[in-house]
Amino acid sequence: MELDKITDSSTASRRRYDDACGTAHALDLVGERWALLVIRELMLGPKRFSDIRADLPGISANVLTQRLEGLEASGIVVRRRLPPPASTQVYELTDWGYEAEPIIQELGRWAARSPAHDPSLQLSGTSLMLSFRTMFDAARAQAMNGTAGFRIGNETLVARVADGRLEAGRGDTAQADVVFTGPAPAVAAFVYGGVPLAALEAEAGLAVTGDRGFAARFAGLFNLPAKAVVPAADA
Amino acid sequence: MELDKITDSSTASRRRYDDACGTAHALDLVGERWALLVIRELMLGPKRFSDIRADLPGISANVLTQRLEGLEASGIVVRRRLPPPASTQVYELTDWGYEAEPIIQELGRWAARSPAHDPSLQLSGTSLMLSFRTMFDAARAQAMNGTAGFRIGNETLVARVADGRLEAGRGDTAQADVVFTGPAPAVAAFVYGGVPLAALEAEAGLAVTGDRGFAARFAGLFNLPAKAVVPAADA
DNA sequence: CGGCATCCGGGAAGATACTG
DNA sequence: CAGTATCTTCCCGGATGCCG
Repeated sequence: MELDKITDSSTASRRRYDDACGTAHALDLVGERWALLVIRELMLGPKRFSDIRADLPGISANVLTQRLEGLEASGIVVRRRLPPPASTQVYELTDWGYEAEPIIQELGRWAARSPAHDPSLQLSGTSLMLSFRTMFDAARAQAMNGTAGFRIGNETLVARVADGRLEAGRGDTAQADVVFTGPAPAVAAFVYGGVPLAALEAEAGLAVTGDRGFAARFAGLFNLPAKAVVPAADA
Repeated sequence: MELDKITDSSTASRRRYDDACGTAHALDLVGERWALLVIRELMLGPKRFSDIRADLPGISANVLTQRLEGLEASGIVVRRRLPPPASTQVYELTDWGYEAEPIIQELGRWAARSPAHDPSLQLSGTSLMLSFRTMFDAARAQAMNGTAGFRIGNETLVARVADGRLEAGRGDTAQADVVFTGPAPAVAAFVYGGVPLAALEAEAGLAVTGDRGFAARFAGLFNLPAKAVVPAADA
């Protein structure tokens, strides 16, 4: 039928918040399901379609396509073709897209206090690095220098501490003082959960090489906020 | 049929991100449509069902019911019955719920740079106060004291500047140095858009009483971030 | 195989009407 | 005023298939 024309020409897209508030507009841009997690996965640099998908367990290909199209149309993501040798396509955040990191950090910081948070689920290498950036306590890192390396799935990542600051992102683990190889949740259990390395090596498939003393001091730089106390739900 | 049992007992709720990342868990909590805007409307204090609904243009009653139920189950919102005289029911954020304000602020700060942002749409009084909190520039307020009052719809709000700090929330406009009466977007056009008061009084239904010099200095305390420069979408 | 387009089933959101 | 009931519409998720 030609009824579709009617909805087209009517006041506006019905699935949008017609609200001048910046928060509402942000939700117009990144409020759809998966959108912010796609941005999260691009936060450390460009990625291919399949790599994004591999790190977002549960997203289907068509939804990822739709999200990337939408984010590109909004000016948050650009699609680039790599130079001839590796002629594949990658997606990358625009400068403005990278500026969304504080949103991701505040969401994570707040949700870490949720009584329902389960830290044992799947975790991507990117998420781990971003959690380090979020939970880093600069005051504890004053007199500390060194680099931790991570081999998680196919990617290699580094977190470098120097001058009381932290740089966490992709990088070569060759120069690292300590290198963790294994699943990201195991690393998180060590850093945030205080689980001993020995236990994780025995049961969680984690391998650690290098300076284990530095590993312990590195873990001491981060801590999760306390759980929120919440009134009992009396249904 | 009894097929529903199968989906019930399967791995988990299908509509959730099974991801240990705090950001993903936050989206499990407040990622559904309207959820964050409901929280925003409660950010200045308890509200009744109908008042929330009135300030969220477009939300339907059943969706608001579902969101409030979900937020209550998550420990973000509590339902309270007011003391006998006014025996109505209100919804209020828990302490942890109030801690979500930085999320709302970062979303707003980021989206204000969006090329597609349209500040002429509907705006609630609550949104206006929260935008003041977000965009306040403490450095410019050093030697300034005073209170601006706002009468927007049914509610009265105040923004008080003192000691280089801003307090914006509900309050009595009786002591204010200047009082704005009219639609919130008109106030926003004055504060953020630099539109002259005379024009807004003539055309936007705004009424201003009191110290107009203070009004001008008050407006100077806030400014929107510059628009992001974004690559042209070459479809 | 990577990057989509297409079709389908289930479920969430939107609009309206109705009830205590 | 504070929701509930119902119906429609649209989005999400999964499977399949095309195309370079």
